Amino acid sequence: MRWPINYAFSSLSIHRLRHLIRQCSRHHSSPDLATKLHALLITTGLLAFRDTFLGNALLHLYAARGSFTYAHQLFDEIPNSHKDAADWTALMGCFALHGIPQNGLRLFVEMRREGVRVDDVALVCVYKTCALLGNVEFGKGSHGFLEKIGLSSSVKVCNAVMDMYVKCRLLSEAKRVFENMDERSVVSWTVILDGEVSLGSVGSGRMVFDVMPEKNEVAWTIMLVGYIANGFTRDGFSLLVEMVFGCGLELNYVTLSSTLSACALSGDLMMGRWVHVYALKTMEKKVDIMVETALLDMYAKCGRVDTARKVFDNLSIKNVVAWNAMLSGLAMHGRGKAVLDLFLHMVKETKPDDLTFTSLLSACSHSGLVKEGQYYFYNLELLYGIRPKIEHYACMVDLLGRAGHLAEAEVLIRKMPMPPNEVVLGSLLGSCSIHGKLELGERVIKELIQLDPHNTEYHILLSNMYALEGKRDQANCLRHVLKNKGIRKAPGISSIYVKGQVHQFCAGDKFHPLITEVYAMLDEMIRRLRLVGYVPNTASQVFHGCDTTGKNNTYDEVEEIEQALFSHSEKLALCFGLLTTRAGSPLYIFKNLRICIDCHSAMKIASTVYNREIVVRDRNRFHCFKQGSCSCSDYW
DNA sequence: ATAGGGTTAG
Repeated sequence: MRWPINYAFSSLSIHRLRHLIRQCSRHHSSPDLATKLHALLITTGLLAFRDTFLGNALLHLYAARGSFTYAHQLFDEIPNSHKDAADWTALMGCFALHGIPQNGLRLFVEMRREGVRVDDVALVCVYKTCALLGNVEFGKGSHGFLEKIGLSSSVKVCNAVMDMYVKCRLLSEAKRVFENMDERSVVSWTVILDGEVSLGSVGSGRMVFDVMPEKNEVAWTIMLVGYIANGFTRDGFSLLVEMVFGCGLELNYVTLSSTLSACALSGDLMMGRWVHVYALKTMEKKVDIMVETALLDMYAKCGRVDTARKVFDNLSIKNVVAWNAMLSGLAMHGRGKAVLDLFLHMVKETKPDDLTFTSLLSACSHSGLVKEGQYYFYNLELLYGIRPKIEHYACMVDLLGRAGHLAEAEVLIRKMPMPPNEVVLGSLLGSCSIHGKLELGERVIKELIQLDPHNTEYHILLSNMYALEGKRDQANCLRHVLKNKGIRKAPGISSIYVKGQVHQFCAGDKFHPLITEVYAMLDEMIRRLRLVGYVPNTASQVFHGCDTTGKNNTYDEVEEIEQALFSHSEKLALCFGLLTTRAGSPLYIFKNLRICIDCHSAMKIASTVYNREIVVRDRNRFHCFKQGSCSCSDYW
């Protein structure tokens, strides 16, 4: 749109200008243009003519394309008598778009106070805002209000209400609204599909998918992402084939990037690669920046950090999101030095944001770069104008704690301008466990239980600390507390991709079709590992039976603990990989929890004994085992 | 007199 500015300058009629502004709102013109037009209106004095609705038009332009600060300013400049529902809604939507929905809700309250007539579009916007905030209170109390203003049967309003319930994880409430609707659109069905897939199960989602009277690419994407994110590769792939080759649907950038995120989540490299090829074929060198970044992220989270780097190096434009994705990928892989190095390149081209520093600090933490981490943390505000958020404090507590500076970590927590959350305290507890600081650990867990009473991990950490100190009574006691509360440890599950098929194992698995062979391999592996010095780490484990008589684990108990250690899901996945893949090829294993100490040392030795590169992604990061050592340098 | 604001995949 190069012509409008000149056109406007040559013909300053209000009519033309208003038309011009509307054109700008509609077309995806640059935010810059809004600024130029605004300046033009001020310098010509035209903005003073309130009756012409120029201000309103400009408000809509800024709300749609520009910054919310200016939109807000313009909104305030227009007298309330000249504002109608559309103006209020525009600003509310603008707040939602810019991640400050709480302002939107405040605006709605003000709008009601001003006595502006609320219509369906305004309500859709309010429910969207509630969905973003996870605030269901407003919606719950609004049914009477909807009836009163005659909007209780508006399909669009009902869709927004259902979406709010789904986003607030109240599927049954959403379904209740759905049942009561006289008329349902494709969006109504899609919202329920989304709810069923993300809150119910993929299977029940599929039932909705199959009975939908009409489905568009949104529904297909929801179903596809549901399959991939939950590890149902085969079902996901056949759906994709049906979508592309059966229905002839083209995958747009949203479908591509959300599919890639799902691949990253479940570690589905095969599907990720398919999407990469598809994107290259259909987009002819002009792959969308969002898709490219999602590709980068997918490769990094599937353990291919070097491929991720190649994608990154080939990016035509590198925005802050792309830089952050690359930094966090390297950080996850424990490449602390590479992160610091890349950051220095980044600041020459792009202004870093808060996420950049979360990656940077976590990289320092994972690599034990205490000095460097402290330098960036203490200069965040001074050099980069970023006020430290709780995430940054959490990284620093982790960094200091892991390095053994527990007192310093605790001082930092007490000095934080916000109360510590479970991430901060959890990482302090983790450090207590590494460094055997039992007294501090006991204090920290008391605070943690207040914050998150149902978390099992903290109890287990402390219980293992007691066990290490030989305090078996306390350790058992803690486990009994958990048992009595009916809290169970989340089961450890490891998966491994072999020949395009995902294989899942749980601890002590009995269900895998090749489980007999896997256990035979496990016996053989343990024997070979012992020969080169592997000693099962039984000290940190507590016998799970109810015996509280002896001070130390008896011989039989030790044996039982050993067996439990050996059948950890990651060891089973490893043995399956060793059995079914070519000698010397690398193995990629994904675990839903953190890898345990014993498995970590077993993997190191196995990487030498079997001459394999073993990459394990746990809940926090990657461990790349090669020739007897791990990329994390045992610092995790 | 008048357009403008909005719901489902990220």
